[in-house]
Amino acid sequence: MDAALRRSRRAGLRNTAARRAILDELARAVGDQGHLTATRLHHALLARGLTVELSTVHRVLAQLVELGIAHTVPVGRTVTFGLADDAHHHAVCAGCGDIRQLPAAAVAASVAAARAAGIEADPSGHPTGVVVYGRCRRCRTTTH
Amino acid sequence: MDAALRRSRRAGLRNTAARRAILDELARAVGDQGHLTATRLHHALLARGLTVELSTVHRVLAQLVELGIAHTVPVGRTVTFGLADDAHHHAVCAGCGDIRQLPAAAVAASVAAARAAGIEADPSGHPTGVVVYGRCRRCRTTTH
DNA sequence: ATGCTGTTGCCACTATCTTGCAACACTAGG
DNA sequence: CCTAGTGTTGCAAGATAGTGGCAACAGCAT
Repeated sequence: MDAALRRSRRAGLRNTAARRAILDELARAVGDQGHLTATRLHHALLARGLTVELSTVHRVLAQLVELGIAHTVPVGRTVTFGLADDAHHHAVCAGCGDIRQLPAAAVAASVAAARAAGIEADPSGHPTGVVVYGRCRRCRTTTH
Repeated sequence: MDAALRRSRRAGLRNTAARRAILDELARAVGDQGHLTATRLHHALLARGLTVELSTVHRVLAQLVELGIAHTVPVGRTVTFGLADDAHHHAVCAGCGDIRQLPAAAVAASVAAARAAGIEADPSGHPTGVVVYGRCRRCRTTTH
């Protein structure tokens, strides 16, 4: 997380309280599910007594994604954010939104196929990656 | 498309003008890009002189997805819909939203990895599938 | 200490999707 | 062909998420 701050500094971003708070929150989320929506992250900050505007959260997250420090995973009709610590990809339960990680090696063939189709999924840092949408066991058994 | 109608009928859905119009519009889109947002589909209907409420479009699309007749691909912060005619998957340009198709075989390893992680990506019909997010050539060259 | 410039808060606003409800229209059955 | 039953729709209000302008503020290099 500190590395992320240095990296953003190098890119010309300033070390502000808001940015620190957001990076810290993303780092905490790793323990949980690994990903947060902007709104949820905002709530988490407020719950910790940190006053940051929601619009600021959006702006900072956009910057972090742009730099490749954070990455996004679309879930339903929102977007979740996570630290782009590794070259991992994601499997998402379309029912509950749960996100699991997939090793890069496992998705190599998909990335290659996308490249063949003209979509480059690895220009380091941009909002890219492989997402497998499916259902976790619980969501497969309960409710239809 | 007619098959889709029969299939929806079998599921207990009625053959209404709105449903026909929406299925037809989805079928037309295949020629273009293959996918539409709910709003765009709505506009297209209006342009053709068909009066269908936007809320109806959403409701019908949700039913079609539920039945596996249509499938969804999250793009940015919206969702696009397409006919689930084949077992194909998708590559999306995060820049312009362009969608290309990927053969099922190419993503098999990703699906297997997701399954190993507890996410089943193939319970026939549900909003599932593999999406590779990346950048098309044009979006890679113009503006960073 | 100071100035330049990135950053934030505030707030109004847009876009997208959802929901309740009453009227309507498919379908099957008679 | 008519009718009852239930799925569907239009309408309108509202919820949710994200955006953009602008003035005040705050890093950071000098």
